[in-house]
Order: sequence, then C-alpha cells, then structure tokens
Amino acid sequence: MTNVYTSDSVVEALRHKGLRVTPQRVAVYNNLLERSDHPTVDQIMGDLNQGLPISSKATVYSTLSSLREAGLVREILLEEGVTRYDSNVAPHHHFRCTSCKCIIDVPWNALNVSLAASLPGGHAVSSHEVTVYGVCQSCQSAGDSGKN
Amino acid sequence: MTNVYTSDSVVEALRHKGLRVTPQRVAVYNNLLERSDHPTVDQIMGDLNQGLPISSKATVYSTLSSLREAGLVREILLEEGVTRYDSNVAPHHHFRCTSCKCIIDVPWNALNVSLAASLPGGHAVSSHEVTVYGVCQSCQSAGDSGKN
DNA sequence: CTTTGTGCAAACGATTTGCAGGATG
DNA sequence: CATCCTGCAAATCGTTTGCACAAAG
Repeated sequence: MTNVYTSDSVVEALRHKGLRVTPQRVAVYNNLLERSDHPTVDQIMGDLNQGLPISSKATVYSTLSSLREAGLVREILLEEGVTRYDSNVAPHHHFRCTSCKCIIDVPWNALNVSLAASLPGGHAVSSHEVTVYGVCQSCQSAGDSGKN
Repeated sequence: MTNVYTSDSVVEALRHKGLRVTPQRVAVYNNLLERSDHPTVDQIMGDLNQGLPISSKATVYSTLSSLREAGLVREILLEEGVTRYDSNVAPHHHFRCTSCKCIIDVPWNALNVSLAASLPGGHAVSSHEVTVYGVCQSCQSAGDSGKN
C-alpha cells in the first residue's frame, strides 16, 4: 500500500511533539495515517500484528493516548462501547452510514453552519461539528443489504 | 420538583407503544422526563433508589433499552465509557461545556445548517445533528474553575 | 393463565493499571 | 545512565446475560 506518509515524517512529528520515538509508536501512527476509515484499537492491533507481532494491546492504548495528548490524533465516539481513532485532526464533519455503519469524513467546507458567538442561554461557543446520517455511496449501489 | 409530566401521561405513553406498564418503567421514564441533563444509568439508579429501592440496575438497563426501541428515549454518546439518555426525541443539537462537561440541549432552530441532499462522494443524507463546544453560562459566571 | 418483566449474580468486553525488564535520548 | 516505554497479567467498570420468581394483561 503506497502512501504519502513516509516513516520519516512520522518520526519527525513524534519528535516535534516531544514524544520518544519507538517502533510501536511509529507503527501505530503510521497505520492511522494510512487509512481513511476510523479504526478501533482492535482493528489497529490486527493490522500491526499480521506478520510478526509489533505491539501489545496495552501499548497500542497507551500510544494512542500519548498521540491524543500530543494533538496528533483524535477520538471519535459515534457508537456504543468502542472508541475509534482519527489521524485527521483538522476540523471536519462526519458522515455515518445507517446501513453499513461506516464513518466517512466530510470536508469542513461541504457544510455551512450559521453559528452565533453565543447560544440561547448565553453559552459561549468555541467550536462545532456536524454528524450527518444517511446511506453511503457503496451501500446505495450495493442495493442496501447492509453489507458493503 | 413540580413537573408537567403526570404519571398518567407516562403510563399512557408506555401503553401506547405496546409496552407493559410496570412501576420500574414508569419511574425510569418519568425520571428521564423530569430532568433536562442527560443522565447515565448510574445517575438514574441513584435518583430512583434514594429512599426505598425501586429498581435494580439490570432492570434500568433493560427498561432503557425497551424505551429506546419504542422511540421514547435516545442515547447520547459524547463521552468515553458511558452512555447517556435523553427523553427529548425531537430533533435538536447539543452543547458540550468543555469546562464542567455538562451537556445542554440546543433547540433545532437555534442553528442553521445548509445541507445538500447528497454529500461529495454521493452519500445520501437523511438527517444531521450538530455538537457545539464551548463554555456554558454557569461556568462563565463561576469564573471558570471547572466546577459549576 | 400465558406472557413478559424483575432481581441477582455471573459473564463479558473494552480500557486501565502495576510492575519488572528493555529501549531511548 | 536516568527516564520513559513495553509487555503481560490482573484489576476495573459499564453493560449484558441466564435463570427462577413475580407481576401484567
């Protein structure tokens, strides 16, 4: 799988954030950068340890936690019981397919939200995010069986 | 706490949805209707069993699950590890205070989202929901200490 | 009386934690 | 070489499940 993110840039990003560079961290972050879905810890684990084991699950958790604190990664909570991770930390929205349950990034400028500086009740607004629900392209062409 | 929801209307709602009317269900649903925060199962439990025990935790879970299937209640996932419940099933947005972590309902018409029938990629849109982040009124006046 | 709900305790599954040995800067 | 990370297993914690008894229609 060719990708635009070289290990070098990953190493640099980690170092830049003051994180120690370890093979596990590089592998996890790199994996997250390569994929556009929003994997769970188990999916990442499965990916990393296909051949020889690269990392334990506890380490993946701790790595993701470090990456999150460093602002390289964010958590996505759209489904009960599991936390998903996203290496796209730029502001964007999410589309959730009600059929196959996949989560797709929606570019920030694809939606236009009018938001006053404060809401009724006087709550000060600092940011926002839209979750859009519907049926994704693949499910539509697949005829809707819930598989994609 | 005076409230506009009489037990009668709760009973009626349950019956209307074809759910058997039990004291536990009435208590749980009623509790959810009375409060405007978005409680977790533990909070509901604590509320119900202040005096004499009304319901076991397993029953609260099963009740909430029935209420959700009946469309009387919805789940809210905005925080890791816990599911919150909302008796407001009409479309609305949510405000999340980054200081005290409270969740406040935002009326549907307080925000204006321009949404095409389909997104880039051809995904068909059926609904959407905005999560707004910021500092709530009480935290602002409290001077920001994280308490409210 | 038949069906469905409740309570309790055990089972689960995702995430965290403690600690000894190993790698990083 | 001091510090931080990794791996493993045990510990947590929210949620689910199995089953016997009780309540609802």
